[in-house]
Amino acid sequence: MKAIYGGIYRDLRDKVVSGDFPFQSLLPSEANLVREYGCSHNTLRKALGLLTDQGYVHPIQGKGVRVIYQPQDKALFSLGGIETFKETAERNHLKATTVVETFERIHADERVSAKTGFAKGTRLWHVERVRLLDGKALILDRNYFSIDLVPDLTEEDVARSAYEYIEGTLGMRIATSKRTVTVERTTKEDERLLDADDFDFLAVVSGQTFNGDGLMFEYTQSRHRPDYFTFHTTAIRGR
Amino acid sequence: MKAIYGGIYRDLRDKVVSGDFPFQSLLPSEANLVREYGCSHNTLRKALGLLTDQGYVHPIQGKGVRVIYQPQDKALFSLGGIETFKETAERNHLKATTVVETFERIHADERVSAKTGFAKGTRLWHVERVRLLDGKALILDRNYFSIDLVPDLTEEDVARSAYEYIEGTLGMRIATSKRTVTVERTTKEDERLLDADDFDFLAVVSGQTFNGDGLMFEYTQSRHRPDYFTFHTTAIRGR
DNA sequence: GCCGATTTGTCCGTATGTATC
DNA sequence: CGATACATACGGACAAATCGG
Repeated sequence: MKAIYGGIYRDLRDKVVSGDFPFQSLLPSEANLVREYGCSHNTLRKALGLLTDQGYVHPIQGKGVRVIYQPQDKALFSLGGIETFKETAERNHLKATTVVETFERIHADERVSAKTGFAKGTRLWHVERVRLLDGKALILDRNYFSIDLVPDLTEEDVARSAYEYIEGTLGMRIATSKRTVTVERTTKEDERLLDADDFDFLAVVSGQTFNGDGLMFEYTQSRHRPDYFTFHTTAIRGR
Repeated sequence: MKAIYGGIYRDLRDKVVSGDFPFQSLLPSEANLVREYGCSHNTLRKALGLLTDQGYVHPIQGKGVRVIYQPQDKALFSLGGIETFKETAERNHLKATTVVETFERIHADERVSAKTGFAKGTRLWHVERVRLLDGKALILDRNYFSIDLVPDLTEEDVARSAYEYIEGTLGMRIATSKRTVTVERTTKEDERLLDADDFDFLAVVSGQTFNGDGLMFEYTQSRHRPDYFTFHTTAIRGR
């Protein structure tokens, strides 16, 4: 991103994270920041809007912009944004392996359509993968990819990283995603595929992913052993 | 909110939700919408930005703004935004009751400080409440409120709705919140206070809430029986 | 493959409203 | 009440991506 507001956003964010602007303190005023960065009012406000959305600061009319970021916000195993399995593993210095259990073409029937949101009859790749961290089978990933949008997916691609293929080779940008977190009882198949130990419940993250054209290209369900699971998010009331 | 962009946002949102603008279709162009609403380019863009952030639409440069909302997105028991227990119960037509188990003043010691993010020594209200839906004890809420920011909290207030007191009587606006979702084993106390049945795991939502001045005034931990729990969120990559 | 029309994205300058102190 | 700070809105300009001829 070479946009001006993006640069200002990153600069301010770094100063917040580094403690340059401490927790609960006020940022310099918009007017001062405009002078400092030599940009327009609107551009600076766009950067501040990003900082607000990401949970770093909170603006108070007539008063200032308060820092609400704390160092402990750095999560060990965050899933709030859109992060791939590989990215997560690398960030936590864990050795990640993937085993492909299922890789097949299907057509969305009534049941699949209702679950995934794909129209009935859509041609889909159905993929099931077990994710191992340091040798332990902790996550079961079920995916449905639109064949129209992700035509030449191979078993090798999904074994490495489906997103790497989609974003890299295919050049498709991944954009918005919607996710739902629930807690579900371990099924027979979970027990068969995962090192469930005595965990009889799993954290389940499911949802849809949209590409740069706003078209839904993936439904995903990710079943996690509870002891390795955390989900982060920040919300803003109103807006 | 009497702002122009807010009205446009709500109007467009309603048309999306009602299916007036169907899933995966393109919105009228910005130029057309500007004409229709008789507002400026920037104002309309602000409304579109809100729709994007809330997961209703996705803009594609040079092409249009695509609708990515589906009716099934209406969640039964959503917790993605900042919603109070009462609001949630009412939306689902459930009879909600609250039992106050603990209501006391404490000072944040090392342990509490590390857990909540309040500075050590901060004076806090410590509140524990059991939430019943249709007579079943399903949720255990633990809260720490800053006494400095919420001075005259009473046991009656928390029995009804702490937020109603804070927002209503105190006139304090609730703004940003950060939440973390984990899955934890049921403790002895959980079993004592909740109708846990044979659920030996709970969905746990914890986090901090900031008021309109950007000051942290609450740490909350909410322990839910899995069968009554869903957490929603939408994320945008980059930005 | 290029060009022009369309559409969204970024940026600027300015003016006015509203809340805080 | 005035000064300060954020919030909203307008209008204009150009950049970048998409699409069709």
